[in-house]
Amino acid sequence: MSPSYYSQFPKFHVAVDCIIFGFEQGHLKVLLQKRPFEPHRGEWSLMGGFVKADEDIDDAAQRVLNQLTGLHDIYMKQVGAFGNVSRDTGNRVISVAYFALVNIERVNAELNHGNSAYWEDMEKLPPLLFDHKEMIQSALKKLRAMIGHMPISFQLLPKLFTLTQLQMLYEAILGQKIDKRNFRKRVSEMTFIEKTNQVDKLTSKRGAALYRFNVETFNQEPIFKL
Amino acid sequence: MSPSYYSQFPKFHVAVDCIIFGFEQGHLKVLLQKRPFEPHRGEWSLMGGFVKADEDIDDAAQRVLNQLTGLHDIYMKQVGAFGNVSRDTGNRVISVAYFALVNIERVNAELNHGNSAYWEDMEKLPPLLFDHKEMIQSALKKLRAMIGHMPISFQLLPKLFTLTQLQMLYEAILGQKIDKRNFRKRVSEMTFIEKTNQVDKLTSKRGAALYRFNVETFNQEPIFKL
DNA sequence: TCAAAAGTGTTAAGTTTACACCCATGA
DNA sequence: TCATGGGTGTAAACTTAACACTTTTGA
Repeated sequence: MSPSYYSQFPKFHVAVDCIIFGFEQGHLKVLLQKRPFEPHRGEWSLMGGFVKADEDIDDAAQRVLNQLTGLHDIYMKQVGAFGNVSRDTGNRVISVAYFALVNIERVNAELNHGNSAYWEDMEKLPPLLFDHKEMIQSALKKLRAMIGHMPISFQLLPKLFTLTQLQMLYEAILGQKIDKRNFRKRVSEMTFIEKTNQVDKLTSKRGAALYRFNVETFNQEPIFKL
Repeated sequence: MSPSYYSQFPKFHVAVDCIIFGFEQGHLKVLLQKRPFEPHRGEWSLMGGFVKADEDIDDAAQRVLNQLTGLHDIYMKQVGAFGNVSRDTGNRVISVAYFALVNIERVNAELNHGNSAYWEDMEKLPPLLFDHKEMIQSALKKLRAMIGHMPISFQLLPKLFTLTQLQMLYEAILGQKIDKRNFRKRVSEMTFIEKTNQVDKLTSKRGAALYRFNVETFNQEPIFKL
């Protein structure tokens, strides 16, 4: 081993930035933070953190997510590395963006507020620090490309959900209306989206059947098309 | 500006690794290098390089590509950041992988050999350093997802090409056979894939019509479906 | 004259889209 | 009783997939 060849090269701060998506009342949300340190203290930004010396970058993303939400073992997908020289005006930082999909009800609201973090509507994002808006757009693009093939969107919903909720979620992510009958037809072809005998009466007088995503059934026939 | 908050955090070597795809005689190839420095000198690896202090990571990828091929201004797509603690056994290095598609005829073979780099068949890759095989697999996956929607595959071919060559290219990238008539029907719907009046007689006695990708026509109607 | 690659259309199957009314219930 | 959201099926348009023979020409 000769690390001396490496040592002639410069080193960089490496950070992770987390795009944490949630879904509430028909709207796709992102968890944004009022930056708690200089430079740019108080401006809206993604929640980020520097990678530690003995930490995988994927683990750093999990750690940051956990700090902000209290959640563990959440599926996170890397969006990519952002490494322009002047992207961070404080100092050079190369940042790797990750996104996660979480159920807002399960996140620890006190942790959020302790970090000055709030759920903001994707349709009216405030101005954001550095290239954070670009990171969010890339994450959304990746998410859109994925939701049709992988059952990840369920992470955004409660365990039990109505088909109207599920449809609104897809509409919010894709940014377009979906035909109700076509959507429900496709859902009914997926046996791992199970109807329960419970009913939600919060949004209608008649009540809507509650459904559940069954992981075991999905593992037996992991074919997902929405 | 207060960079002092940042300075408490560790710094890392950041590298770029380039997956350079080529296409020759019906086979998808990658440019691999016998590593010219320790540790692991002489083992097969991707061509990489450390990011410089005042260099965007995208530019670092272009620089490395240029060093190895002599080519400029080649479209490169980021594959992602690879940042496990122990991925590089020499020292911790966080690496960002990029892929490029090049026409083998246009790369400078002397530069290749000066860098101990050779075109290796994607179907029989040698054992590779670190996580480089994983990088190649991710790059191929991304490439497969892209070639149906973007006319990037033409980068791999000479300016003039036959439809058989184009089809073999798609088959090599996708790893599956394509029906000739269906393929040619789809090609004929894309007016920016133009038939020239030139003929290639290298692979058949009858001769095959040579085609060209017309950028201007594509820009007018940038709808690509293969 | 024949081997080898180029070139050429049609049909069936499957997928996607468009579309409108009745149901159950609480206020 | 009526306003509100829940629930349901069919037909046309479009896309994809399967399939086999003729042409040209140099050796």
